Amino acid sequence: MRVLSQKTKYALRALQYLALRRHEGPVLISDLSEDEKIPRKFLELILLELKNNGILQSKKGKGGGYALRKAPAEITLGQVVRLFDGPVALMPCVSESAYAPCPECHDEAVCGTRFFMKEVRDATAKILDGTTIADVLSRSQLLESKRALSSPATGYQI
Amino acid sequence: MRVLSQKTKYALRALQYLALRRHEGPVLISDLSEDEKIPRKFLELILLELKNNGILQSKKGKGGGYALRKAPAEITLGQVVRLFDGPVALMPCVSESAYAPCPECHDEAVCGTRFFMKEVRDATAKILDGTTIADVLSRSQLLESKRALSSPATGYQI
DNA sequence: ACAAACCCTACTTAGCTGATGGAGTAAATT
DNA sequence: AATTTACTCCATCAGCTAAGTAGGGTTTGT
Repeated sequence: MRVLSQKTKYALRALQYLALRRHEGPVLISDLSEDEKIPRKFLELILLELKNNGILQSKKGKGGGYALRKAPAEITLGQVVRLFDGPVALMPCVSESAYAPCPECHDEAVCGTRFFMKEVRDATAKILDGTTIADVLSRSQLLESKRALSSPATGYQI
Repeated sequence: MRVLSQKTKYALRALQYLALRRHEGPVLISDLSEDEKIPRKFLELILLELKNNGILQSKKGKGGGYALRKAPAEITLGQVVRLFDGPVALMPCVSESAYAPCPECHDEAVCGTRFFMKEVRDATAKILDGTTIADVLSRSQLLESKRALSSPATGYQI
């Protein structure tokens, strides 16, 4: 199927970055761009779209920059994915956020394919809408601490 | 995200069509094309690809046509989707059929995003690889019989 | 030989993705 | 008020893919 777009992947990285620094005041686009290796102008578009959708806030001029508007635990993967990659469903006729009938389906109530595609959509949405940026960060920490235990030489040991 | 391609949707329709007629000898491309409203030349490409992947068989010349090579219960949605739309995973780093590392991920064992994208992949693959053309057809019949019960005027009542 | 029917290669068109460039606007500092 | 710092907006571009079209070529049955 199709893979997540670069925009979505960059957006997720940017959100994690901002979440980690959310008590340090506004973050500059250029800092984020350099640290995360995201093309500067492309990143601008992404942050702007996140702002226009209420996920980020920005401040212009000296001392300005970007910051989270919502708490990391209130930003779901589903929101971000839908914003940049559109509906989660594999067929428009099973989409909740962007329903559209299939052009040649004479009766979708009876379509067997639709039934299973709806199961896929529901399973996917359950995960994406049930996982937040906070979950992603804590999962990363958990994975790091586990790895530190199994190979103590890395210097991450607790 | 991305929706299933027309090719995949046409392929699924064609397979159901062939499954329903699997005891009636080879089916002509032109019959399938007309009955299912699939552009003739486009359908040729699709059937050919299904044949080259061992799902269909064909016979040339007069009296020829297409037929299933495998039983309907041995053709999964996952096979068809992967054939025409590529891997099921949302990121290459969680794909089983087409693994590739993410270019800028310094350590994927510790990537929180990857963890949840793998959950999505597994949930999706479980459904798509666990559902066959036979399942789709019997689900259609079940839905039809249910609808007939609730609205007897349609003429489908059992 | 002839016609039926699948096989193969190439092409076209439109739309999207990822990215870039440059001018505009707002805020803080001097 | 001028200057600097940063975000904002608009326009453009190259490359790619999906969907479909075109036109022969090859095989088979009668």
